[in-house]
Amino acid sequence: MNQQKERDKSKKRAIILDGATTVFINMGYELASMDKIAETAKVSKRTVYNHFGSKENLFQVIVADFLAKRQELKTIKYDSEKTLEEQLLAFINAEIFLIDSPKRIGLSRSMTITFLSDLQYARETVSKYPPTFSVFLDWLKEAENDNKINATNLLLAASLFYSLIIGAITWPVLFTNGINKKAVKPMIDEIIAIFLARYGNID
Amino acid sequence: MNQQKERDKSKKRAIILDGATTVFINMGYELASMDKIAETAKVSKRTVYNHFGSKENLFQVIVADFLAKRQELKTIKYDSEKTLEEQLLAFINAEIFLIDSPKRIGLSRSMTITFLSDLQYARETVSKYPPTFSVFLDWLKEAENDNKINATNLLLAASLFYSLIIGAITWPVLFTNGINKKAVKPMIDEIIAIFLARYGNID
DNA sequence: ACTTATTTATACTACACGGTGTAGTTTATT
DNA sequence: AATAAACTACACCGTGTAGTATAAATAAGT
Repeated sequence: MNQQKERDKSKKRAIILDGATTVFINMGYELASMDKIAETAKVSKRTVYNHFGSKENLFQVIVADFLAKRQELKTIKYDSEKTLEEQLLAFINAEIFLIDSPKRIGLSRSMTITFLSDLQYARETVSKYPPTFSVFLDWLKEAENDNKINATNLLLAASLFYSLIIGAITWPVLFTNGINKKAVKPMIDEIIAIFLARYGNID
Repeated sequence: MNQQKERDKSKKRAIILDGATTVFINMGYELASMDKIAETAKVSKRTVYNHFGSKENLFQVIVADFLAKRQELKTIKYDSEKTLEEQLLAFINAEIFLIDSPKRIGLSRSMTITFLSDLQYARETVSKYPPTFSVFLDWLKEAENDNKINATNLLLAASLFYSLIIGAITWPVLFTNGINKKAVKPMIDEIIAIFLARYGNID
């Protein structure tokens, strides 16, 4: 066989993904054109299509990468040496990290738009990336075993903790141009205080 | 002058708004076409344009109507005769009402999408319709005067109450096809319990 | 140096859609 | 019945854009 080795396409692929991400962030899915993406990535439009086949697929690859990267961050273990406050803060900070750069906010925003426009796609995609609070739920169980937390329904407690974060931080940030860390600080402290007022074990 | 009286266009206008609302709900702003709207309303496309001028304006009129209707609902007064629980429930129910029909959910969804796509338009529009929790803030003040609530920062308390509602109820509903009242009940009770655990005055 | 996978540049197709112009029809008012 | 406002039907224009075709250029592996 005089078949040549397959050449490495990963570099062009990364360049295209980079440019496409920028365009999707700045214009959203609908208004982003493939011409604009090719131009931004400094690549011919044909190459974009050779790599990704369609606009829809290109976007979905970007979203999948983003969500996959998110998942790597989720390793917070219960530690009886640390206070509940600082551990809860770690969970909140993990969520804040996800919306802490213009790039991540923009991507979250575009993603939210397409999810709202296509609930089926949203469900399929999200189901591949388990909810963040499953890690928190494990943490809660251990904290309860350690007699530091007291809740009749841990799942409910966990989901309300994340409700607080989403409602107070994640959701508002989608509508602004970035997170104001100073302004958010008292909000964070209060979230922790509220949670412990209800679920903290007073011995 | 032999100028005739101006005829009543409100009926056609209502018919168009009705059809347009249906289309916007089902397809979202981008995918909704003016041809489809005209067809759905059983009206000629020209008439749609004669009434509303442009697609953008048509949508904005619908959003403005929706938000205006929302505002009419916001009259809950503090009542020292009632328990805090039932009054807090009233505030939660007021929010639930806003997402309680497929029509209102769909409209909220489309609205959210366009808001996320155009933050400037979002800010301008929302600023015309004051935040729901200003009524709640007033309620809180009176409850505090009545020695039933104890909070160092009422604004923070109010906004976290709404964070709970948004994070636990409003936001999830946007991604589903309706609210499951049975499933939401324990969530509601817990929201009230959390709030009172932190801010309820224990005499 | 030769081969071949990959990329580029550019022109093109197909089509959807927002918006307009117009001639003729319907309908409420006098 | 006369009149004019409101509406319809429909053709039409311009534009934006996803995706394709193709021939020439480039760059990597042997």
